[in-house]
Amino acid sequence: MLSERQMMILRAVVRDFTNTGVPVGSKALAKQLPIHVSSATIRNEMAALEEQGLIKKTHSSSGRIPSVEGYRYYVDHLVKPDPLRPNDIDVIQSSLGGDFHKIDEIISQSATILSNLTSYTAFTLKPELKDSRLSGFRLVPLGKRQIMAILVTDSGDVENQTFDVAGDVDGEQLEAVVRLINDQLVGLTLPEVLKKLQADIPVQIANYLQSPQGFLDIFGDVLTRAAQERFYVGGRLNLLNFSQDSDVDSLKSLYSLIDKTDDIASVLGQPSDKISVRIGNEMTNDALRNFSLITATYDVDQHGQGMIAILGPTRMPYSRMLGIVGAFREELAKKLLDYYRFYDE
Amino acid sequence: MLSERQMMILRAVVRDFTNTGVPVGSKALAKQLPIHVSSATIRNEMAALEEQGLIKKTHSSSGRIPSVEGYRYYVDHLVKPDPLRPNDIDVIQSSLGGDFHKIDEIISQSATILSNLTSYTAFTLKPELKDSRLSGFRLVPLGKRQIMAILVTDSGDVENQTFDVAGDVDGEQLEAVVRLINDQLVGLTLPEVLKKLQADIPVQIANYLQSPQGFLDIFGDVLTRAAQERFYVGGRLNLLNFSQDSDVDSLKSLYSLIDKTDDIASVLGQPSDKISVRIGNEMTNDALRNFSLITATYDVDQHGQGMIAILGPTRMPYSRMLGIVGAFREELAKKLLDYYRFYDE
DNA sequence: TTTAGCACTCAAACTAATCAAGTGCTAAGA
DNA sequence: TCTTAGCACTTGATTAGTTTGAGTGCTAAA
Repeated sequence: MLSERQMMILRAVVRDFTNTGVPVGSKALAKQLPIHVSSATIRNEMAALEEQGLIKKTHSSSGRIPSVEGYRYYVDHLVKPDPLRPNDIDVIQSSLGGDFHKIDEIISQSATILSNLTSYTAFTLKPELKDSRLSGFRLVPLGKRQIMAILVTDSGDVENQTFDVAGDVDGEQLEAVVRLINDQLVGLTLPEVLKKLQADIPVQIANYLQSPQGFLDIFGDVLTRAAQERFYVGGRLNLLNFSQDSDVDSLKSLYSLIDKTDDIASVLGQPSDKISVRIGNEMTNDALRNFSLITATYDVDQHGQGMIAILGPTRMPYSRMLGIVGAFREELAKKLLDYYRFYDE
Repeated sequence: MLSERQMMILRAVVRDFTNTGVPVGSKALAKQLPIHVSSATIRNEMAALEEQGLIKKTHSSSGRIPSVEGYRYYVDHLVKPDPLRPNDIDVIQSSLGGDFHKIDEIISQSATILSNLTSYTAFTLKPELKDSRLSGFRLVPLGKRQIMAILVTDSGDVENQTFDVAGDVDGEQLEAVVRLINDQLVGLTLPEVLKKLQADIPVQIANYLQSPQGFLDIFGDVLTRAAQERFYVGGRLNLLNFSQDSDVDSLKSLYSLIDKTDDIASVLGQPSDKISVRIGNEMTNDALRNFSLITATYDVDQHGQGMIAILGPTRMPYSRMLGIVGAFREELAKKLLDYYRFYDE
């Protein structure tokens, strides 16, 4: 249990340290705090806070920095999101204001905006229905030996892949295969499709194609890509900013983490309606030891739920970041509603 | 004009320095060289080499390192490409041995292989006919309001883009537009298409579509993407290895360079049949001051000419790198010939 | 032309000294 | 009981001074 004064001090320590990056001492606090107490008093309080594991020293006679638990307490009980700066509002308005022809452009642009506003790395995920279903499949002959496979889901995702085939393309065979897929698989959820693809479909396809394996590979490939959540990343290079001392190896593992869709998904975790902050080693991944992750969902009514996230150093100004994330999620939802309204009605 | 002995010394200096990274002194050379002379003699020769600007000191009493001119002389007159190590051959065989369904997979895989072999950053460009022509265009309706535009060139490049349209999709209008494009534009080179697109096409399209601008934007977009050379990059992260001292800013500008297709293209420069080495500030781009670039073309007979490249620190073991690039360009050409043979005949 | 010898230079590694910021603790005061 | 002035102490950072070792240029003799 913390006293009012202890909370005040903890808040000041976190704010000071996130702003300056320098351990904060009792004297500086005494000068800065709204109440009038001596540095000795503050020292006593700080000793108490340290006792509880909320702050710690970097060496025996240094000032204090927040521990992970201290940040946690701060984020849970003390922080108040900053309102957006006028400048931030301008940036959002002007970057999101234009016309877009695709959902993905809006989402990808959002990642860039978020990374610009924060100067950290940002992730965005477009709104997804919980289980999207296969709504269409096409095979489009392109040239002598080239075919494009296109797969569409009812949430509007499109995946496609071009491949070369040996031997002549037989239009009727293609037709038959497409009809088969559309008859048997459209309307199922993607995992269901995948299951069927391993069971009865190959047998049936064998009626139309001499060598169905190649085709099944392609189809499976496009299918798994469609089933995967697709994150956009903005401000990759910003990770370099806090790499100062940290070695090249950890940077490398960080980047490979970021570039693997599966890994990001597991790090970002399950969506929750609140804005969530995960701090340092609260994330199991070792490469993220010195980072914090702020995630938030956004709702686009019946069009599903999406996600935005910011990855920055543990030592980030949480109040400002929470303000940005909170405001942006709403701006984005609004923009998307407009978009859907325009194209759906 | 260099004497035999001076060449021998220059070669040894470059080899030593590229291997160890430490300035090389007269004593070490005296021990290492095949001829038997004292370190004092070597010192005299080195003074002569320095006189000619081929080597230089890092400070007044240090050993010597090659200057850009020294590397240049070495690469032009002294280096002999190393033969591949058995291990390298294995890597190439196993990574390039499998079956591929697309040219692009082979090319992109090649960038990865090259970066693995060298532990530098590698670029690959697929074989291109000098001026490829538009060979087909499709508009595929996907859902209620979604359309995919597909563009095919006679060199087998495929570009596509999905976009949303307001209002109902009218099948007949689409048909008409596609027919128009195919009638008027197929067979032209891409720059010609682009020119026509700005001149008479819009007028004609206005007959079929109420608001042609949206469509023209999309088509132009896909077109320019198809016209662009598309590089694959392997081993991006390897750039971090030589960043030790170099600051974050220059790293950032390096990465933004690498991620812009246009910029890479301009850096890689015009293809030449020989293997070309550009060293440090021989490239105008300032971010590349401490790097060298090895580029080579490969020919796939009537299927055109492609390019591979390696970007690493100026201080790279040129003999080994030249060996790898030389061998790999041939392996790749062979593999592609096989591929075309399989799908074309 | 080569080479032994020598004085000289400079970065790097190590040592010692000083500084500044901060702490804990004690004892006196409110 | 809480607050605070005072003081001894700790520690990382900075600075200056030393030492070491690799290397150089130059001279003079072979």
